Amino acid sequence: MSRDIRVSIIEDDETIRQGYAFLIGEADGYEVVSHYSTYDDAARKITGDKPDVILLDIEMPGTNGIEAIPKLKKLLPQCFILILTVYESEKQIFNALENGASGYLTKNTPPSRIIESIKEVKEGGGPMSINIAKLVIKSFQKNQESPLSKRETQILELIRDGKNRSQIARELFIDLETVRSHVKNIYLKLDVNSRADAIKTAKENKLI
Amino acid sequence: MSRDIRVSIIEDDETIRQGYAFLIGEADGYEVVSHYSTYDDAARKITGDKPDVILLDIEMPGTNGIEAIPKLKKLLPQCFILILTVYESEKQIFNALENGASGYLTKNTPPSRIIESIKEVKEGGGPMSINIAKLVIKSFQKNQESPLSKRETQILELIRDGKNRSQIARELFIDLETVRSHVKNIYLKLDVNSRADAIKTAKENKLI
DNA sequence: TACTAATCACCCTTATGGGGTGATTTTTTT
DNA sequence: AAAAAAATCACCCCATAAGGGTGATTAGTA
Repeated sequence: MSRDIRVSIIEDDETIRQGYAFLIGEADGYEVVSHYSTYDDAARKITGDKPDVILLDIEMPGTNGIEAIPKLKKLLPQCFILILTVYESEKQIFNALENGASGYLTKNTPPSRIIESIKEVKEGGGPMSINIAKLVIKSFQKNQESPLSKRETQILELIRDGKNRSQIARELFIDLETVRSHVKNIYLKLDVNSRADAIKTAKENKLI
Repeated sequence: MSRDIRVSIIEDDETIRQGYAFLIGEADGYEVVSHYSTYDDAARKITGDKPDVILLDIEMPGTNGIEAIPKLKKLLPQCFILILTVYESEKQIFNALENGASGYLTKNTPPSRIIESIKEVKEGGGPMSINIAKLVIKSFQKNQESPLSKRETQILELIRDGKNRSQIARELFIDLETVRSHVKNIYLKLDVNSRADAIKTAKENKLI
């Protein structure tokens, strides 16, 4: 059987930190190699700890968790980062994932699930709590009752991709003027008068 | 206590379909109200079944599962759709989620987890198997070793949003010429010479 | 039948996008 | 402290793309 999973914890709340450290340290197959109260604290020493997984809090004094992610990834490229936070802010979640977090759990997650998630993340899974998964799924979903027709949606997506009118015309095998016509209708429907505004409005309403 | 969760199954494999029907029907709190072998089969009658959750297979003769999602959503707007498939194709998953699927499980998911997921989805959760979650998370992650500088990445994101040079300049409080300069460097680094190509290349390499 | 979607046409003007070249200042890394 | 990288600004050029206005045809659908 393989060696223990080395876990490091970065969490500013003393009580919570000690709690996690105890909890995870007790579990079979896990070793808490270090715990820090802030990222700035951890920065200097954590490379020496060689953790496999870092439990990271978002709300912290100094460098916050989100900013800390890419820095930690740079210090420990092989290390997985599991976010543990109280908030379920959509923007924060996506930011964390974009920055390189491998999983995202809320603090109300039962201890057993947290332990399990550490193993999941180590083995290449991507653990998240139900509510987070829900947000993520929602972020994928397009608005079902779009005011835009199929063709218009298609053209707006090409505009979003930075394509210009003639590129779009070529790609869809239609005339340049037809593209213009569609774009005008898109602008009318979305009540905008520029590509940027159309993209912005469309994204806000999940039309694309 | 509340009434049973009404489940409908659309799956072309007779054995699997019967298996699921039995499995879920046996479970406490669940009722299988109908099962169909294809979407085209289901289309005419499923509205009458009033399911809360539809278990949907992707690989099917006739209208495939992905195409079926928006149609089902139109027939039963309040109904949740849970995808059950053998493949874990990234594109397929995102397509399904974009089209309105509420969850995504692979067929090797243990029956108990499937039953649990049906309840999760009914209660507004977004169940997915570990591997799917991993793919989804990966899709969010940016390439850590981007050739682009922070500023360049930032500007390329604004370009992706359809902003033009002066809009970008205004937004970042820098000169128009500075924006041009950055854009030129972006083009150099990505070896492209148009906005569209830059966006395309950047997305392919998860730079934005 | 009337409405929407999708297609194409021609008028107009401005500003944008992209190429070339070079320099200065600030920040970061060594 | 020195070197490298990032960020800033400047001025040359020109083709064309973008957006506004107005209108028409065809096909499909409610």
